[in-house]
Amino acid sequence: MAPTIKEIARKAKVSIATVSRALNNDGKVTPETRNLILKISQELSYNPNLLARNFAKKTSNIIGLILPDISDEFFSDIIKGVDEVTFNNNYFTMVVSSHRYLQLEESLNSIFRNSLFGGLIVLVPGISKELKTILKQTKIPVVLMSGGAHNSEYDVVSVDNYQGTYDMTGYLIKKCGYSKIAHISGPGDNDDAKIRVNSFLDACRDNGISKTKNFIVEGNFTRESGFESGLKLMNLKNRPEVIFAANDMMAIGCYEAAFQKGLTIPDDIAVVGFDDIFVSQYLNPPLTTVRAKIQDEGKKAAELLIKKIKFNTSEKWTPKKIKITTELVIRNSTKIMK
Amino acid sequence: MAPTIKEIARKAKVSIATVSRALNNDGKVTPETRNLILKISQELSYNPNLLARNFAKKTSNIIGLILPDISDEFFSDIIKGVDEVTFNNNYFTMVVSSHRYLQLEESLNSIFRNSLFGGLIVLVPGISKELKTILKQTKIPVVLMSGGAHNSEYDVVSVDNYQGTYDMTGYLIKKCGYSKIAHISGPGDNDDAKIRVNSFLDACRDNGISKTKNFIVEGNFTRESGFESGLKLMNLKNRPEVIFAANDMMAIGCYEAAFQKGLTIPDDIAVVGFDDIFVSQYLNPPLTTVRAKIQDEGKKAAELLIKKIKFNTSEKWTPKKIKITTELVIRNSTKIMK
DNA sequence: CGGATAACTGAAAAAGTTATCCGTTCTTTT
DNA sequence: AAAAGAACGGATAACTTTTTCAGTTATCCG
Repeated sequence: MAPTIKEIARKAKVSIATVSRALNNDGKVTPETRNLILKISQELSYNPNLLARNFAKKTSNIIGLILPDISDEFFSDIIKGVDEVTFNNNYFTMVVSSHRYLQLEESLNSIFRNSLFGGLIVLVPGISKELKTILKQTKIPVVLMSGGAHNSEYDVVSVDNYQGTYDMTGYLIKKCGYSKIAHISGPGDNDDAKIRVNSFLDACRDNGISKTKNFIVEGNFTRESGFESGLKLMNLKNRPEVIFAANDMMAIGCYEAAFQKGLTIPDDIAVVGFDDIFVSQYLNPPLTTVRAKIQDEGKKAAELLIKKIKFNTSEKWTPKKIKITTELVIRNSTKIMK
Repeated sequence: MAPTIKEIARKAKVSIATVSRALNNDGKVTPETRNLILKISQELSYNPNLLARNFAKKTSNIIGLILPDISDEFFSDIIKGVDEVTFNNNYFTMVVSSHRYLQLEESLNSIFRNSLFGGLIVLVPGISKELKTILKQTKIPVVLMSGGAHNSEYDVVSVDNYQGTYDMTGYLIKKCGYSKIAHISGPGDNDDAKIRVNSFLDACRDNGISKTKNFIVEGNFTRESGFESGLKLMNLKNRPEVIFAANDMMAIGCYEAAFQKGLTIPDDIAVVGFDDIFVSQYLNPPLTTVRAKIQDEGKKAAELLIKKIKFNTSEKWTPKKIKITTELVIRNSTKIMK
């Protein structure tokens, strides 16, 4: 049977309280007893029963990371970033995929109540009313990942959607010389998507491209929707010169649409994306895109959460906002026209 | 404060024991009391305290999945498969990446001892002596993912490395007509890699290709090693016609090597891989490879583990071996020569 | 050196749930 | 109708650790 602090206490001839204190660098324990206890626990190769510890502390060293889908490469990068930080701080990361639930909010409710987690990082498309209610009720520290909510009472980490989109759009118009420019957006209820659309429109306007309205098609971040939206745009009699897909996955869909239409990229039509996922560099041609340091996003979120967890509860915590900067990655799916 | 069974007991005027039983469909409780209890717990929107439950049960509903790296796409597919099954059985999946530890065995030791997990799925390169010791000591149900150990006392799930490699090699020789055929293997201490080498050699022999010895180069499953090994092979005066990389990542490395050498695939040199990861279909040219249904592997492992956890401990459990079948995916990185 | 204070340690409670043991009530059988 | 057995439910221990409270010992200062 696995050794417990009781056993160590017996061998060291001290109380279990002292053992607990020694093991946690907690209260005041004389170095001698501390060392003795440490030595004995080494000999017994003692490992604390985490279930008991968490139960006694009424919290846990498990950080929940709530994502819509686990296997998307975009999300794996988040996971990796989060995990790196939590691991170094003696926390475990548990990824919970919420996509099988009908409602994110529904799943969050049970997650928040089962008291398994010491803290949560939740990727949300937007801040719904229900979400607000849930967040108000809970006492578990939470960090959100969301494009929106940047002037809210929540702790939020996100990619700098506005800047990234603005830069890319400017590049396409000013550097490349495109003027017929289309955007395939993410779903309308997604804050990141909305910001990208706004930024796209702002950048068009600021660069003297006006009638772009009919050049915005709504997708849903999937390859399939990128394919369909791409096809729709390519079938226009007044075809755009370049398609700016709101993420790389939809850009891949556009590649397939172009292939089906017999159009070559970038000569007949240029395509750019957002994210810079692994596959993008290997596409034919390699995809010009906005690199979001997704892993950094995960790291920052985890760091913020841990800081929040450890925060002295007597004072008032002021919500933090963190934006992850982006950079343009110019490859061969665009060309200089002039 | 979150409601507890105590509160429900008070409201229902029964003991907490009855509440526990009713909530767990456990002992005998009359439908009326059961329904009453269920109704009240609904009203209070009660959620059991998982920490307390797990602690009391001296086990947990958390399944640990130990992987060398989280973000590799290959592993994400495993995660997805595992998670799907565990989720449907009311378990949580916690992915623990062991790669930052110096020794897998070392990390396993603490994982096995901290009693956080109700069961474990461990991806191991091979069955080391230390691993055997650890597995002997523990009482936590374990399922291994490993190419080897198929005639052992362990529960093992793996891809059918032998069949997949044999089929592909046969295809290259018989269907395509290649006779100068090279293999970039995985690391020498990896059981999957070893089996693939053996199968490759067997298939060469069975198909009348003899002196292939100098056409085997050892890699380590990374893109970089694929690049270097590929370059090495391409620099031979008697260059192979086709390179069979032991996984897709190394095949990508070969693509890069070919590009650097100015060789076109498949005309100057053909390349094939193993795994069929997401990016493979988008490579230029699309990669011919062996598809391993990685997600299935995860599913099967999880199903087996849950079966083992629920197994009536009075009888003796007989270890199960599961092999995931593979299929050839023919794309354009190979050609028919005849 | 006495008293105040700090440093350390022990005893016991507490956490929420399950498991065990036992008693009561209901049903069936003779 | 009485005995046997099944069905149900209550009381309480148990799980391991942390935490609180109180007590004891050591240290410092006047």
